[in-house]
Amino acid sequence: MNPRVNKTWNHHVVKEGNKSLVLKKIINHSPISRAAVAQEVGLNKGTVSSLVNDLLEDHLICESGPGKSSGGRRPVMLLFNEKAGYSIGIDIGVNYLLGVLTDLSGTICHEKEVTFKNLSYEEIENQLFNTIDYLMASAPESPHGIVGIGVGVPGIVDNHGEILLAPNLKWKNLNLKLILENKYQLPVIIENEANAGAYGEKKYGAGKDSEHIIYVSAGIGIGVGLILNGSLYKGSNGFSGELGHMTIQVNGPTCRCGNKGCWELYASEQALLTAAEKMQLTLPTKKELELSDLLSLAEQGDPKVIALFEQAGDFLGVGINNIINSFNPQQVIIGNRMASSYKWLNKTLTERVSNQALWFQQNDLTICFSELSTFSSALGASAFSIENFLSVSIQQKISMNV
Amino acid sequence: MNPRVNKTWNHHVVKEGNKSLVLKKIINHSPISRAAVAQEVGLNKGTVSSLVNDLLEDHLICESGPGKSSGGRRPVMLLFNEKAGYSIGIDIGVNYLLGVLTDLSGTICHEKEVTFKNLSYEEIENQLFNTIDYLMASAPESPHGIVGIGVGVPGIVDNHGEILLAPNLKWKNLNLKLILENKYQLPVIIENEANAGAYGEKKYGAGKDSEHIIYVSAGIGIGVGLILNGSLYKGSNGFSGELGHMTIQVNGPTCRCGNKGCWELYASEQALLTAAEKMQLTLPTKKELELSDLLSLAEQGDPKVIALFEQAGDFLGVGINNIINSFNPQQVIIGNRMASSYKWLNKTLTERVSNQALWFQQNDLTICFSELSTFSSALGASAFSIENFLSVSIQQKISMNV
DNA sequence: TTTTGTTAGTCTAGTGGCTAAACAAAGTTT
DNA sequence: AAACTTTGTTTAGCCACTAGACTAACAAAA
Repeated sequence: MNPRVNKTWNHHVVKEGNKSLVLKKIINHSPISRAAVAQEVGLNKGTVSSLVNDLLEDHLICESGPGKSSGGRRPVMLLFNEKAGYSIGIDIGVNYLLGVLTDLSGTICHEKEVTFKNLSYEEIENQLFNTIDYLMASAPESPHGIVGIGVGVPGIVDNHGEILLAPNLKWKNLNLKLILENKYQLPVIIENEANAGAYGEKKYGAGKDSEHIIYVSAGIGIGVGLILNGSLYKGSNGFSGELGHMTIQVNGPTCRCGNKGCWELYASEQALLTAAEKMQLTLPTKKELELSDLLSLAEQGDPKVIALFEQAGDFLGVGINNIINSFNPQQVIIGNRMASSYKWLNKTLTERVSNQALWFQQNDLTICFSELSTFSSALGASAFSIENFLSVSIQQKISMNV
Repeated sequence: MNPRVNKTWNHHVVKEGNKSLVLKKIINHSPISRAAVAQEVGLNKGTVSSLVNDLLEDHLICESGPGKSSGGRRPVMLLFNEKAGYSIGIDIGVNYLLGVLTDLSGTICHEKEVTFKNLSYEEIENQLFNTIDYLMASAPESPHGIVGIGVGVPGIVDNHGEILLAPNLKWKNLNLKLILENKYQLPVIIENEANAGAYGEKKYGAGKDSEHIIYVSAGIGIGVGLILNGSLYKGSNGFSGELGHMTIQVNGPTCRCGNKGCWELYASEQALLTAAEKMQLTLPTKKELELSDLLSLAEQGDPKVIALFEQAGDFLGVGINNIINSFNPQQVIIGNRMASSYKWLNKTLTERVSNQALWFQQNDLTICFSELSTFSSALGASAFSIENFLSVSIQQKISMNV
């Protein structure tokens, strides 16, 4: 429970907090009996009974018949009703759009992906609407229906959900939140793609058990999502984690951001491709080189390409080391497109970190690659919506009383 | 957990939280009447009256006679009783030890500084005891007496207050917290010097109005203290902010930590001195060059020395830019010894940041130098103790019921 | 089968802290 | 002096929690 700074403490807050504790317990330890919840959360049996009844009325949980007796009356097991509603998560990439419909546990029920290249905003918006329409139509009947829409975008999103800049999409000052809220009359959350990915991994992926996670989204560029003390850290205006433009070489080459020696010039997908082009690597079949081409060349044992990957892994390690020194995280998770090359990146990356990171930082530290692969951001976006729905839902009756 | 503690937990947490809100209001808006507190905090008049009576009984606040009437009965003004107790803050440096005795508002009542060089642990411990003894003896009579001791040390402190490593003092695995607690029977808080400095500036210095502050402690080395969402962020084990060893030049010169191109090789006091030595700057009077010598040379207009400072300022800017990209802070405060040279560092530093930092990061961002100068860490250490005392004090009656 | 013991979940009385509103106190304004 | 304002206290009532009695449902022993 975290005290909200400007809110006073009263009975409503206590009930709300306890209800939330009970629900979380049920979500994470399902199936579980009322008695077990009471004992583990530390609330009185009666209190738990009453809160559980509220949750049952809200259809957020359900009873699943009797459990095993341990020498007495058989308990009634409680389950999180993950089908009480559905959430939509969208990951807008530079040349793809991935949408998922998940239940309240983040299980994917339907997905839809479209790929494109150099589309105008209107065209992408159209694809976005189509995807959302499709996913909404595919949602099963449920007490709460679609509870919200979360969107991850490759750009700068401020604290109010406005997209200030998405350079690779050529978007500027776009209030997508307002557009979607007006069209669908649902709660909409817009987030930076790296933040969404971080949240996805924290909720459903490699970061489930950690409270301090740094998610490195290495794609065309590099963005970073920060989970500190168990929740997303967004900074003063929402612009934290722009670590792709961290200087790792003071007088290095010039970046598109105008500075020199930025991390993403060394360790991103774009960096790999540029390096490959410089090597005059050409392909017989295609015109433009892609990451997948490099991957298959590496699979075939091309030493030059393997060396490219190893170089990139090393540079990834340099930046990650800086991250470790900054944040002292429990876990660093590397995601987005570069994560698919973990086989070739991992060795040099790990070497760089274990040689370079200060010894005390290496205790209790895990460095790993995304567990959700291409779904991190879409799932994270969906998770934002779910989280928002659950907390609002718990406060519902209370705010109605006031 | 003990069921009794849980009983108190939910019911008393409301009172405790509200009492804390009321106390904070009085501290920050003193003098203030009960009625004004009730209105501004949002609590009922009666509730405030009762909480205020508790606080009066605890001597944490006092009444200061009637205030001005605004057309009705004159209010009784309430004041924070900053003399209800005193706190000791210690800043252990590489070659100095600074101790302060402050009241509960962080006002310095007494201070004592000793300087030394190459002392053994036992000798420093002796100085520490002497300083604490002196400060304790100098404290005026008060209801709560000395409420605790806070210590800032130039090294790595884990979450339990154990000093894992203080390289410049040659300390290792030292449980100073235990030693001081046993000797003085008072609550003791040990923190990294940069964390203490950050807290000091947040509470009493340049950072009073910000919630997201990065304090760069630039001395012999560089350490960073992070205030995120208004409170100190320590990372998973307490080792956050080791940014002196952030790589800003991948194949740069080797650092004492074993890596290459660390920030503190370019922007610390040591970096300045090393660069000056390389220039074969020698002094007639002294053997060893010190920062103060460089400062007076710069004052005299020595262009080479000024250029040195400007170079260091530029490199400070490089690292600060990385910090801005990571954290999106409201405020970056540069403290410790290098802050004394702000006159010579400021221009190139500011230029570097304004040219290099992404435009959206520069909104609502202030970069400034320490307001508390050499007292940041000692005051911050003292503030840790005060904060601890006040929160424990508010919970006091509750724990006595158990 | 009956009895005894154990565990699950509900119900009831009591408690603590909050709110609203009445009230007393001490002003100002007309 | 009367009317109005504002402060701070008091009282009654409410709400969510706790403790513990109670009912229900089961296992194991007699």
